Amino acid sequence: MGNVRTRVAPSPTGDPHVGTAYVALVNYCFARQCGGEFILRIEDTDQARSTAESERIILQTLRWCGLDWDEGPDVGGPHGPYRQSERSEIYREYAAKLLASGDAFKCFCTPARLDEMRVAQRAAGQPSRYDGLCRTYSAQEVARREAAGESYVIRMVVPDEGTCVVEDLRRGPIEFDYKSVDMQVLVKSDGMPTYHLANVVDDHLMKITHVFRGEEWVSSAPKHLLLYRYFGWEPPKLMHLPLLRNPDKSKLSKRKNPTGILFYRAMGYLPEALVNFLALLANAAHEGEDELMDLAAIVRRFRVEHVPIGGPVFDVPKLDWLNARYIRERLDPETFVERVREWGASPDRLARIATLAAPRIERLSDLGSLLAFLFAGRIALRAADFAGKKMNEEQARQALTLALTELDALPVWNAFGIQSAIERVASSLDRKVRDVARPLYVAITGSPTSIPLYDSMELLGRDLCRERLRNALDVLSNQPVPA
RNA sequence: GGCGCCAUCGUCUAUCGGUUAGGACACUGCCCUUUCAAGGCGGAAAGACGGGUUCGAUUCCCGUUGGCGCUACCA
Repeated sequence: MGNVRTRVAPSPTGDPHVGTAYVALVNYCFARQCGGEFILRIEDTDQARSTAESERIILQTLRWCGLDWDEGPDVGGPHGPYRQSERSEIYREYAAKLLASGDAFKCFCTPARLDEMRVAQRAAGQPSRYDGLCRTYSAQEVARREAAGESYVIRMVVPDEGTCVVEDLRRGPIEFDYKSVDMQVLVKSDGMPTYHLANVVDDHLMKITHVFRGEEWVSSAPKHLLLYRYFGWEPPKLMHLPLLRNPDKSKLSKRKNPTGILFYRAMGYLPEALVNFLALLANAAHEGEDELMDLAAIVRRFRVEHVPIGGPVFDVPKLDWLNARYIRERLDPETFVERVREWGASPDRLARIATLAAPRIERLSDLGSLLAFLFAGRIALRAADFAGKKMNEEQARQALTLALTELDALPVWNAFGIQSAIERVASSLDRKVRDVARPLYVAITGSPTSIPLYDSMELLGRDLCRERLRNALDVLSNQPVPA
């Protein structure tokens, strides 16, 4: 085997997910154990959803986890650029090759036609798959449509017959009938490649030897293998990792649970504990082995063949236990203080809090009760506190629901944006801001009176605010319904 | 609907045909202790169902059921 190279390729379309850290960890462990390289690549081909802010946070949180990469958009490397949006020329070139070899074709079909086709296929009990209409066009016909300015995408050719065998390092061979594999779009009408083209081209050019990725990619593996074949390249070894689950076994999702790495950081989990916990979900401890282990140990004992294939529940109580062990067994008082400072008492944060709190206290001893909410995770709430002179509990519930949506849509989390979001909530409810503020104060700070709301929310961070808002809605909707 | 993946205590898992089915979290009893934690010692708790194969199946095969993923010009 040559030099082992693995990668993690997050899409900067939102807050970094613990699943991303899980996948990154596995790739990291394998590369480090083999003395190979671990690469970070940003998959930002979705121009509408990708943001620089998201990319920045992803890099920051993966570093916080202690997972450092040898090549990436920030550190460079011999196979860059490591941001797909900067590699358009490369993809264009390879798409042209496929077009020339007849392994891809231009497709002019409208979304309406495609939709109709899929509806019919489903009704007929057939797999959803492009019917190949545009493949039948002559070169002249294609040229005519192009000249007429019709927009098109480039699709890959998929055989109509035969089967594809995907060799998964852990699951063994997985068979797919080509009839059930769609002729995927490779290049969108905006000229950007889709994941399928970009990931194959990049993995090859970046000399990736092993790909550990989420299970959601299993069914598109045949397309990727086909592309490697069309290009005449040797595909990397593949292994699909299980998807982390909610307690109810559904895929871990933001709607049901906090999934952001930032949330766990804001809650005061230590990165070592989080990573250790994720490592246990990849390689469980043997009997008699201590489950508390540092990254070096995690790397040393990592075994591909021990990674489970069933989706494990992200069991927060166990994370709590591990985190508690790190706090009491691994932090001396000095380090403990340092961690507390990093978590919520940085000089900057304290200075900002001082500005907000000083005008509102009479004695320094008022600080404890005034600011406790800034140093807490979830807070205890009572439904009755949400109602004010202008709004009852039901109206408060509506306001909070709306606020949750508006706040989630904010691209950047700061007091200014939060203010505008809440003003939108007020106006869409035809209320004054001060009326909708009350339930928000209660949900966020635990009290109808506190230090300024928008700053408080910025200080608390998006994840904790979302959690408190959700918690508030829970409290409000679990009210006993009068008979 | 189609295609694919998966299936052991509540949760994470061990077992690679023969075990009293083991460990960890959570739960719980007792001990320790100025409280609470922590810690120590115990306890309860599992092979989805139905067929095969086999002297013998949690383990191998098939089916059912269930969960999950994909089914986009998102990744």
